[in-house]
Amino acid sequence: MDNKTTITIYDVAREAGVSMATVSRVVNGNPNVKPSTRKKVSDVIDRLNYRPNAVARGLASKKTTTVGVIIPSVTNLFFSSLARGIDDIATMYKYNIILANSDENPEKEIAVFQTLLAKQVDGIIFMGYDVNDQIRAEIERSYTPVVFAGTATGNKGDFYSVNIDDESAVKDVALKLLDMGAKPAILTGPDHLLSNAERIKGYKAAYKEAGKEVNESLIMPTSHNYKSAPALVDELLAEKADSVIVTHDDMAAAVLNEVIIRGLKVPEEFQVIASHNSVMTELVRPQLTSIELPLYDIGAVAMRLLTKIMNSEEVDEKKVILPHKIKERGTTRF
Amino acid sequence: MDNKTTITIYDVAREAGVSMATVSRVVNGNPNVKPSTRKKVSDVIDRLNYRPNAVARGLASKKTTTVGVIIPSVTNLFFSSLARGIDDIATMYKYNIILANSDENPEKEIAVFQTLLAKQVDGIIFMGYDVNDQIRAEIERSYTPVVFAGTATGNKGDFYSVNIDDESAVKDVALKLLDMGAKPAILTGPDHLLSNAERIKGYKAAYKEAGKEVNESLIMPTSHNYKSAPALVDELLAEKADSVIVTHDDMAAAVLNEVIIRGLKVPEEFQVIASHNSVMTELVRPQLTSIELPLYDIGAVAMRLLTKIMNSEEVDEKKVILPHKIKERGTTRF
DNA sequence: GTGAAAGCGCTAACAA
DNA sequence: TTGTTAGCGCTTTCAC
Repeated sequence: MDNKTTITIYDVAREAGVSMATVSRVVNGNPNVKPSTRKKVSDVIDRLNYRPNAVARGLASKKTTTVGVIIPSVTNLFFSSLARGIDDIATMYKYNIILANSDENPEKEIAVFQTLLAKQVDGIIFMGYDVNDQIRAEIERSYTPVVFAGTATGNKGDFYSVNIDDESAVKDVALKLLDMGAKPAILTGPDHLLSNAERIKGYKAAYKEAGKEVNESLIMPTSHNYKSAPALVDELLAEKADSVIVTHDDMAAAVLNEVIIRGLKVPEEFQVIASHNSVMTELVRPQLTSIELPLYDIGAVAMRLLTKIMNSEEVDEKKVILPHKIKERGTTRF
Repeated sequence: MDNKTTITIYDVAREAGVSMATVSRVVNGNPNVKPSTRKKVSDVIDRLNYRPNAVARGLASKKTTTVGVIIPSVTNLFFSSLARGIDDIATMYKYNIILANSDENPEKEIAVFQTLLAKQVDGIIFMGYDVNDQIRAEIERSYTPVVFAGTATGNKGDFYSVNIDDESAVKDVALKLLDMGAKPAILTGPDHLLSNAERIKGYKAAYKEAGKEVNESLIMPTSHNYKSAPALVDELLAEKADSVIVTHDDMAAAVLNEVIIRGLKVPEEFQVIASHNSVMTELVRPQLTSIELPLYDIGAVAMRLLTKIMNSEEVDEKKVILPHKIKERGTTRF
């Protein structure tokens, strides 16, 4: 029974001697079907190798059981880890994922957002480094639920979001360094992006709590291209920093290598802290001490939250903050 | 004009005083529309903020402009790099991507394949380490075009595929090692998977070409968990290997570290070659010599190929092989 | 427990 | 150049 012509619910109905409505019921597990007819229909479905057309179903029911996922880039391990959590939970709840790369480009972000809406996704998970006014406006005018995952939303609007507290994560490690008398610098991405701004806030808060003056030139917002590590380390050393918190693991590894090349002993003379506890931190020598984030969980919880919203279930809190830890390894003297 | 009620092509038609057909024409860029009416309709579209429903369009036209992508795991940098190439080209041709993780699990592979068909994707790109008989059967009975990307297909069926020649890539580096009198081992993933089997074939071919006997215990198919590196290096050394080709970069880095811990000088006393030239190879010390693969391109070319098939365009070759290179760094004496 | 029938929002002949 | 009219394959009342 393997015809080129697509076989429809109507074919099954005819073959089974019932109406399409009945076929629809058994396909959708509706209990109001006599066991015997259910069996009869099921048999025909198997025999004809019938597969419901999800597009037609989507048009009729106004639900596509697919959610859109906007990601800066799939090749970014931070976000792809979230994506993994998202997809696992999505699969669990029978949703599929339309994945769209945004390249951290505001225009692309809103373009893919619109495409996703056109495809009638039931919900959207947004990942990025920031939420600009344009995208915020798009989200607010649409009626499709959106949850932010691993994305700093600041106080820009009343969004659903799942994230860790970047500010206090940085504050925690900075304080550890400060408490042992060190003079930590911070290396982040561009500070016009919310997520980096929050980390810098945490950095400053730590200095304040330690009762020390912040040296602004120890705050180094930059691109995350690790090729620039040599120059950055020069700056770091010129400013007499003896430790650094790096918000990107590849960069942290590159910085570590540069520091060692310059003859400094790590962690005795210089300490380095990475931020995502990626494999890189374990494979580099000495192994990098790092902030440890529940990346997979952020994605998983975000997707779970989205399913609740899509089903109009009760949601306790719109913003959920997951806990972070510190993984101590060989680049600090904790 | 921001109503909760979805606005349809019919609303636009009414407001603009034309038929739905005309609206459809301007939306789809059909040239057979008088410029003045086109403008009139466009204005209404803007005013009403009308967005065509892709699901309805898909049902009516039998084209969804979305392609399915089956990937072992998004967090695997090898495959996510391909995915990036796929998505970029897909976007260029106005396709969206439904991304599905398969976990290298045969059951999941066929399950997601079926789901993708149910969603009426216009084509599918399959990535994996192997193509088993089940999935092959599924593909052959379906009429949806499938292209394999970065996946060894062997001689199992007449599929479309884009890949590099794993066999000769390994052969090339093995030969380089052999030619300088070294005794290389090979560390791959499980050899029941085609991709690993091909690499082992290349390894053996190199020995043969060098006129040397292969020592089977130098062929080490194993899991790719780098935690097992210590034990593996013990074996390597027990077998008197003085160099190793590792088909997974994290593992290569772990092996490198282990070798160094044991007091061996790299590359003087022991050489290591990685396989994907990932960032890891550059951030580890000494930097890893590696096979260099055009990952992004594999994905991009595969997607381009798929667009051709979907448009019934002429395709010159069903299997395209992209060239690989060798990136020499500090872990070899080339 | 089951069927009839009206859409869902759009495309694609076919007419005009 | 524009409009009319069938569907696309399914869900979903509403009857029976």
